[in-house]
Amino acid sequence: MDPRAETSPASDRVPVASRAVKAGATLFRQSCVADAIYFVSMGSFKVFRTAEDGYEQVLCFVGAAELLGYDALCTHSHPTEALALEDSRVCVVPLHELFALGQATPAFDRMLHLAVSRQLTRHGEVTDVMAAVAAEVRLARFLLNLSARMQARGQSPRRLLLRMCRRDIASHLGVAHETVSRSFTALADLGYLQVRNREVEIHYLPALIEFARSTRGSSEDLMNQARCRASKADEVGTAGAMSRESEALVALKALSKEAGHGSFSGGKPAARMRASAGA
Amino acid sequence: MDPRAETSPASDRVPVASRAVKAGATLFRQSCVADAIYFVSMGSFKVFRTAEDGYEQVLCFVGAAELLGYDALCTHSHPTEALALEDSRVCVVPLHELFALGQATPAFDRMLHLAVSRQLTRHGEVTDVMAAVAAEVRLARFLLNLSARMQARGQSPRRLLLRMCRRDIASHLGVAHETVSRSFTALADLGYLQVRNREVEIHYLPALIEFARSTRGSSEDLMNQARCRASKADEVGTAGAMSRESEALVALKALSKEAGHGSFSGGKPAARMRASAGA
DNA sequence: CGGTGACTTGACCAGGTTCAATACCCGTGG
DNA sequence: CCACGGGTATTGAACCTGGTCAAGTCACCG
Repeated sequence: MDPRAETSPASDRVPVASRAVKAGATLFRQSCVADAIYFVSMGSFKVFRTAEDGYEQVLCFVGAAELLGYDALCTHSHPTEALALEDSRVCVVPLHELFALGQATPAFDRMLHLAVSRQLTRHGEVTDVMAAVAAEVRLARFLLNLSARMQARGQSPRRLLLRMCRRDIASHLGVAHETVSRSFTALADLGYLQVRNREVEIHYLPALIEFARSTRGSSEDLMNQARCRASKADEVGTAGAMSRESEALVALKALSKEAGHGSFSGGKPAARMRASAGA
Repeated sequence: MDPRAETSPASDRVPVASRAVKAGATLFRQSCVADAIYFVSMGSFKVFRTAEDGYEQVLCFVGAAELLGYDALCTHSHPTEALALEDSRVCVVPLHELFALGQATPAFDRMLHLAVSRQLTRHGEVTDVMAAVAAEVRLARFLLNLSARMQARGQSPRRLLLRMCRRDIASHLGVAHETVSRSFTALADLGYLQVRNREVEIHYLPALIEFARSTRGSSEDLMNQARCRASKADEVGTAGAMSRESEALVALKALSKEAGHGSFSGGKPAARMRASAGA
């Protein structure tokens, strides 16, 4: 199921090259001929597109165990650009070997399909994030996405180290970067998390999840409800940080279970939109 | 390259069932176990997700020659729901046969990968659409997407019959459905197109493309520039509708060429975002 | 004919973009 | 060591687009 678990065996069996990419380096450029697809084995990338006027739209961030450059398969030219946000490492699968590899190694083919499927699922989540109404909700969903991916990777879902700058986040969320700053402080003021530059510590995860669930509603109502939850959390919190933490873990586990598997695909609040009136 | 061109041969060679889906019928439901993936051979679907509060987020619209339900592969449960917007027909590939089929029929495997890749590319375009600043630009990009897909399918890129209601478009674009209405009339007032209920006729395609290119800029400036282009178009237009039309075709052809292939992936304005300042 | 749903249009308010100024972090070089 | 500069982040203020609410039209249908 988990591609990461399989990449190593696969790369043992077949001659795939591993390649290091330094922070800030470009893995492949927009509209260049594609000669390979990549599995991220370490680090993280931002995938974006640059318009003629120079503005760049960040499509997604990809981390370890994820696929990169697959969308170039159909055109043999990369519709996007991938840039390493930190020192990273990727497995390179040359295109001219791809199909042969799939035929020769069924396990590889299967793994590839699963990885792509997961990537497709992730894109649905990205849409969810961008579909949220309020800017704070978008940011909250984005952070929860990261958090869940961290957890799926066996790391702490509460301490996040953002590899990307505010501007990139802003582009990804579809808001101005000033708004990202404001939303960060808003979420911090609510007591959900603490921000120190690119370090984010989520304090009370269930409340953040509940907050991210919000669909529309003037952010005034939103913030009021949020404040209520926050004060409730405080009561518990003063009682003991320990109980608060365990509560978060329980909620998170429930969420994961709800999602159907260990990862987080679809487990996230499941998007919302302003346009479509319910029922 | 074109999956559609291959589905017939593939479905000849392998025992895939064809299934009719009536307008309004659901192909598969959210969070139900997935037992197959589908190729749309006729008609169109909307793919969406329903939140607990009943609001539905439209992720994308898929038409003939496209893939459906592939994202369920990794979880074996559909993260989304697909509903036929018109009487449609799909090829059904049962999951338990999928990998065997790919191994037995390399052409099928190859076709599948290409189709998925194209789907992934399309998701990038969707992001582009939602990333646009002004509502009218979003709508313009959406229409251009449709137009290009129509053309790739050999139909007229200037006459569109929208299969979905305003509300669905709104959800997909991330705006209120009232705004969709307003944007339609705005684009019509600019002389770019004509709207009669769900019939849309694009009058001057190059101008619409230029309009969709717009990144930020208060919609006031936008509309002014647009008006200039519109009046210029009128001059040409009064000179002769014929020359105007040919101009549109030339521009479109140039666009397709720029995109690298007959379809439209990445050929579209290539998104834009408010957040990231250029350079 | 009343009812329902899709679509359009108008008016108002608020959230977010924009512009501008400041603070911060960090590597470079005086 | 501190000054300097560039990139990054935060904060403030003002304008404006688009969301929301509300009314009204049109088409279809029981």
